[in-house]
Amino acid sequence: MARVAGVSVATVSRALRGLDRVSPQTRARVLRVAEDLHYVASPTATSLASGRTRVAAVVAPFLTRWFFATLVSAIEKSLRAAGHHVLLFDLEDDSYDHRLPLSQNMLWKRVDGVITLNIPMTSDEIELVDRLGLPLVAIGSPVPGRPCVRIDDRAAMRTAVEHLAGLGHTRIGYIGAVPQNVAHIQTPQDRLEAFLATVEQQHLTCDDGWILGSDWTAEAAARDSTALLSRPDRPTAIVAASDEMAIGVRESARRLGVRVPEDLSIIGIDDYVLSAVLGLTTVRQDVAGLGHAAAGLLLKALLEDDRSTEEIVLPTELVVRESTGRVPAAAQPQLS
Amino acid sequence: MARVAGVSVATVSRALRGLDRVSPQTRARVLRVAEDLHYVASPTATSLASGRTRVAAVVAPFLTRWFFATLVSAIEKSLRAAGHHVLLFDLEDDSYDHRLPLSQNMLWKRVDGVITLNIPMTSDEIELVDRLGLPLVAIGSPVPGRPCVRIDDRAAMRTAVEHLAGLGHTRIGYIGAVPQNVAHIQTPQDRLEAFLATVEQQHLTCDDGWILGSDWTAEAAARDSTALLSRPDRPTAIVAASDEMAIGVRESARRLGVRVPEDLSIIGIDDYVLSAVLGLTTVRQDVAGLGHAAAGLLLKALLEDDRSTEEIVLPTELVVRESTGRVPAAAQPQLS
DNA sequence: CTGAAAGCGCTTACAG
DNA sequence: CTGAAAGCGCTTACAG
Repeated sequence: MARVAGVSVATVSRALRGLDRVSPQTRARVLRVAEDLHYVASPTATSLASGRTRVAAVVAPFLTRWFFATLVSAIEKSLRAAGHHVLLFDLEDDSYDHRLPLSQNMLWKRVDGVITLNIPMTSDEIELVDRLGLPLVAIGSPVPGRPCVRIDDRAAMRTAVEHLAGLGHTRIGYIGAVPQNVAHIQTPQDRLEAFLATVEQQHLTCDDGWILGSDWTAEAAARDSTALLSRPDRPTAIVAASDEMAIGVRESARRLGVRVPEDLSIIGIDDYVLSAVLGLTTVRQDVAGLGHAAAGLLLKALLEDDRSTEEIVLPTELVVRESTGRVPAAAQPQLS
Repeated sequence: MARVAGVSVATVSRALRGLDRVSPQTRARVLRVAEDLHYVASPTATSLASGRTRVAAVVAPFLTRWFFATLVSAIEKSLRAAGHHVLLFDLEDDSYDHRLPLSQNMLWKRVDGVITLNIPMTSDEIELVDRLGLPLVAIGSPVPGRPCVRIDDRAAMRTAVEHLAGLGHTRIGYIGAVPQNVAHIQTPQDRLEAFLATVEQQHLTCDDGWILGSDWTAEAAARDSTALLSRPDRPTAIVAASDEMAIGVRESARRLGVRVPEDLSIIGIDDYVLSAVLGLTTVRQDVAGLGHAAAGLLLKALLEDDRSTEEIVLPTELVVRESTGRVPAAAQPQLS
């Protein structure tokens, strides 16, 4: 390449990367030759010489769920627009309550930075990333001393419960209590705590038996909610900690002949891809926005060496559709 | 590292990679020192010296849809189990009818091979991959001269139509006709052609107006099917080319008061993640299986230099749930 | 503005 | 079985 252009490899390197100290004519010639030869600098040699790979690790607890796929898609686009690439890690393991650990082999000299998607890091993993000197941005579950992008899970849940209270509901059930397999994740904890706090603050009723565990899939939610919905003294509204579970509950109601929203109101959180078409009331979060924000933070650390501990909290928004309505007359509190 | 272990770098390299010609004692010492020092060979230096990166590019037309996320997840796990990593490319572009092209910058000296997920390659892209000498495995949309993993889309569609015919349906509509934005993809073509062929062969009726286009989302399918379902002379069954569209049609029916399956049968293809809980009859494909098979094929090319043009066709399976039933009595053909 | 040279951290013949 | 040396293809001071 240098030989064809009649210059040194150093000049080729400078010309192609747009550095100073190259004459316009020389640069033009180098660029033309590069074009003719389909020349692209070897990223592996560049990485070895420069110490930077222009690759970021994106680490997900699993990928097949909409929330994570949407994050990854947004991150990939943001990073690639800035000339970076995504090395993807799906840490899902065979058993539900265990994920693969982040290892040095995944990161060392392979990536310049890391974005974690709702991954509660172990102390070993934090120490590893520290030792490797890698910038890291967390989405969702925060990592101490690192920038984080998230929504306010408590506020989102409060919005959901208050929406139901505003419709006159006083007897409210909950699905999505912290299950085994996500006991280490922050979101389920926060949402349940905020639910209970809001119920108490608004003087609503939620019996112990109305709080259901679930593995956060629609399928499990349908199964796990059947017993509760069959009871004559069931609540008049259900809050699902995610839209996928809300869809499961709605389906369970349909099978039992419980009309939504006439007999039962259901609200979720997320604004899942199918929520609009299914008419599900929800508290929307901008999942792609979380991804773009996280990518932006990582790029700032990478390109500007900005090691701030910034926290970005994206807003959520109540979206009222057809799965919630006024409390059934028969269930209204008696005026005394 | 070599200094601490008291051997040459060549010996370290051989010991760590498990090559011959290293004495057991030396190997043990090297391994112990490596452990102590958290030593992991720099993949960038290894790649430069060896010419192999142990990274595969996974190229998707978009990522947020369940089908693609499931494929990526399966591929990532298979490849990582074999010591390889995944560089992910989401080719979705701003406009629906256009995707980003595969470029030399994405592949050259960056990956050892490529897996395409339902990507119809342009001749430029095929030439690029040829020029770079990269093995490639296609999922879905085949690439000439390359191994491919797919289902038999025509057979799957035939199964769906025959299921309806077996229930007595003779008036059958279709949603998922090849839309602008996927005109270059094989699957929609194959499914529609097989639908029409089976309808003719089984002497069924499908008016021109019963074949609906759609962008293959539930939302669009709900919207696009409303007019047809409102007509008094509507078909008694709808075949959706994907489960996501089937869900949209089912929702559209619900809003119109058309009962499923009493008034209208609906069948999809895929066995989407929500299909079971929603009780949707479908023709299942093993999406994760496609991903694992493709990863296996690529690894064979990478590790054993096996450049066969093998084609793997995975079976599909009718899964009867609650969205299909016998043709309504009023719509049964008159016995004459 | 340009080039010669060292160096990034490995692998791979080649000697021994 | 082990080591010295060249080479992978760049970037980066250092001279000029």
